[in-house]
Amino acid sequence: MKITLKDNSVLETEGKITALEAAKKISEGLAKAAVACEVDGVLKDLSFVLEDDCKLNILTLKDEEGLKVYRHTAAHILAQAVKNLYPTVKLAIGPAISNGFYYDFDFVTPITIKDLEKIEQEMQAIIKADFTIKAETFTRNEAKILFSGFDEKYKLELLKDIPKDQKITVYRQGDFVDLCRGPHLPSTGYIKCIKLTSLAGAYWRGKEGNKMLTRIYGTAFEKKNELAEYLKKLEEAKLRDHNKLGRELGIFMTDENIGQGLPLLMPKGAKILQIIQRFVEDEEEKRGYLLTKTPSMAKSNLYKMSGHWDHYKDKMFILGDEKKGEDLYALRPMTCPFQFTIYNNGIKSYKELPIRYAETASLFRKETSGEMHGLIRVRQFTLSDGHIVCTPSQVENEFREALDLINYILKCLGLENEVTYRFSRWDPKDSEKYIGTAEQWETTEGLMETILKHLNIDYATGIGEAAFYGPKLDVQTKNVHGKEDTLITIQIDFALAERFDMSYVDEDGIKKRPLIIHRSSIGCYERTLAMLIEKYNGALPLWMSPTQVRILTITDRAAEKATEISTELRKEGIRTECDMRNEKIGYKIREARLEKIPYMVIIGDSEIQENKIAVRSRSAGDLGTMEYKDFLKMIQKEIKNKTIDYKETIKE
RNA sequence: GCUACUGUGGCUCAGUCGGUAGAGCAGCUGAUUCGUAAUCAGCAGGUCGCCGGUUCAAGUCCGGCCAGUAGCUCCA
Repeated sequence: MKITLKDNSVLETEGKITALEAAKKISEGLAKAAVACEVDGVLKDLSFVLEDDCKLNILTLKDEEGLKVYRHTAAHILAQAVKNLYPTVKLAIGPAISNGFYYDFDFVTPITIKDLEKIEQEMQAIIKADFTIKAETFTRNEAKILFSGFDEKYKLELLKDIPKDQKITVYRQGDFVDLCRGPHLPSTGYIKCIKLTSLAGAYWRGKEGNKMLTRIYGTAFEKKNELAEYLKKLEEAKLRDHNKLGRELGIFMTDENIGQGLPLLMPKGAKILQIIQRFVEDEEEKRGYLLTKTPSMAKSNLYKMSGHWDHYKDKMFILGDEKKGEDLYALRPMTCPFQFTIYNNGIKSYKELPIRYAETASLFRKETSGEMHGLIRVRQFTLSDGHIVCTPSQVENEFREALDLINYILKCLGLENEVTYRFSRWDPKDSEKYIGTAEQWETTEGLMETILKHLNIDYATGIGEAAFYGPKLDVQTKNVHGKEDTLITIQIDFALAERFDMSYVDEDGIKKRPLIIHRSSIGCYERTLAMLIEKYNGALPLWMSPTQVRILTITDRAAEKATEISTELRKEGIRTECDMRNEKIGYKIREARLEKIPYMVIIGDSEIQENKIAVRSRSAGDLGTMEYKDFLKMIQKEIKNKTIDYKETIKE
């Protein structure tokens, strides 16, 4: 039998051999480090018996897949520990995730965070006992009998979804048995270092209507110092959290009397948003967008026409008293129907298309209470919204241009490496959530897929992530806790044009239905600001810093010169302030640093005498003294530098 | 909305077994005019998130609500 290894070398053996034995033949060291293997690209246990010629890749903890197997086994140990301590618990599922693992349980009486310690101790005991982990194969019916015996209702439900004739693997360690695809480590003693990190609720199978189970999160590493490092990283990430940092820096605040999901942008935060908004709106104008300004509310009729009343009503703030015979109004959750109404004012010729409308719009969405988070998820937000009405032949180019604008802006913000793309499709199994027919969805998704292919971008696919009126290309980011959110989106809409009876007269004189691209150039400003705070740890690039220069005086004798310089800088459009308090220079510097002010200009007797300024930068520290005009030139260059060549963001 | 946790001066936190609230920073006042991450002194500031209950007595115990955090669901 010929076994082809990772490096393409061939190991020849006589007769059957397990993967672990094969590893031993390669090297004792590899066999010691081995945790699982891939046979012809399929993950297997080390006990897997190789019978024919195959490709074999022995996995260790250095391999991502190997580490996943390790953590998956840790999840089973967690389940065993919980089962030992709480025999009445019912097991759900327990996979490895990016930074660790979790297991979902249905407890008869709920546990608290304090119980985790006890569970962790029990896990240590299981590790110490070093139970052999054995895979057994059953038919579905045999498995059903087994898990009925344990009264594991969730396992039985999982079994129902497995095809009848498929072989089912069951893993056994000590007296603990779990339904599992595997693979697993050879024994529980392989686990060196575990830690339970948190406790949370999670719906069975991720469906809101289902029972909420208790999810225990944990992580496992090979070495203690790796775990310590991981925990330290988590702590550091918390310090970058925009929700903490943004409040500390005076960017935003919330107040219980104002309400949940309604952040107040303080002077600094408002300034940053103004700077970015001006930049975005100017860029949109350059690219042929027409500005609109439409109301924040409308009568229910509009939303009935758009489909929001049927598909989005529970997320809208509704105003008016129906009982008094008043018309109901609703604060808008989206800008689309308003801009469509503008489009419909007058007959449009094909010659006018594409028409690109843009608006910086305040939107209102009644998110449920637990969904709000800092500036990332709020109930009122500002979206750089816009709609491109175009002919079918224009749609590809318009889509491409819309994406180019997005990428240009991300590049200017320095977020271009923080994002991934997601093609968000509908879920045909959940068709009630959407408008339009299956054919329309297939056609539009096909069109979008073709465009994405031509753009040659890498993207993931999200089933059931589409808007109710069409598929989306979402630009996704992760916050400091690793949670993914949509930052920006482009959508192709086949449905609303019909609902609003939008049309254009084509060259043949016939009225035709346009296609609509819903798009944003920077997404929701509040969310983007949150990402910027986290990315830059609060020290935003010079061009968007609310204060760019702070002038610090050493004594009162420097006040006049400080005022003079700040006036000069402000004339040049540099956002400048003075700190002329009677405090020591070290104290003033310390404060400016904590506030992450990009440049400090320090004026004392010697600067007055030499007619120079002493400069200190946030990033490089003391820059020594220089001429005022050189300083101005330096920072003007840095401010201008935000715009980088963006053509490379789409692979040709 | 669901699960778990949290809520004490502007901020960070202490407050034991239920006996009536304390520190540092920030603020104010005064002194100090100082050279690259905290000058010194004094003063002031709190219905302990809100409402109700238990108790002779509640920051502390119990219930409800509000707000915040993590996760689930949802989403820009």
